[in-house]
Amino acid sequence: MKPTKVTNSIRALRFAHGEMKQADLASAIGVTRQTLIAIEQGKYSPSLEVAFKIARVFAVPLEDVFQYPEEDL
Amino acid sequence: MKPTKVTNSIRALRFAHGEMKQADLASAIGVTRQTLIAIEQGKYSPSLEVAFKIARVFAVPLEDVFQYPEEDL
DNA sequence: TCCTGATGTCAAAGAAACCTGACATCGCCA
DNA sequence: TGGCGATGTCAGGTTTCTTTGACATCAGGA
Repeated sequence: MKPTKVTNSIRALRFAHGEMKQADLASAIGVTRQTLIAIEQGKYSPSLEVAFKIARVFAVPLEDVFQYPEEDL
Repeated sequence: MKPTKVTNSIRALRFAHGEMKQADLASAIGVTRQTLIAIEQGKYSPSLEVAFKIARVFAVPLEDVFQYPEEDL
């Protein structure tokens, strides 16, 4: 798979949200634990729907969860 | 394919950006014309990377381009 | 009229995201 | 020591997104 350029702050947000476990977040947004791990580690960038759901769980704007680098394109 | 819950304002943004053509926007963000048409029409929601690229072309926050409904999840 | 540009549609194939299920490591604590 | 919870990994499949290529419609201008 293609190494994604998108970075994220999921891990920090999880801890800031009461030591929320990966499994809890995963089921909260409706994906599997493995999928969440992959996203959190930047293995690939999620779909827009999943991205929105994560932001909503933490009640922050999407750009607070995912960052896209300035350059390229 | 699954009807996406995500809506977008791409068409309006295109016109607000000097009557920008679909083909021009497509090549600007690095996808094909057909892909842009499908996204613009809400046939499916794009990847997070593509979403970010579109927002960057129009120089607006991602949430100004794509909207996710309140309810569900 | 005929041509061209902009938009849209369809099918088939490939790539990326997501799933299931199994297993492995690490830290903690009874 | 032995078990358990949290995290991470891998293989293999399914679904969704994206591409390629061909074609269809419509409006406007030469």
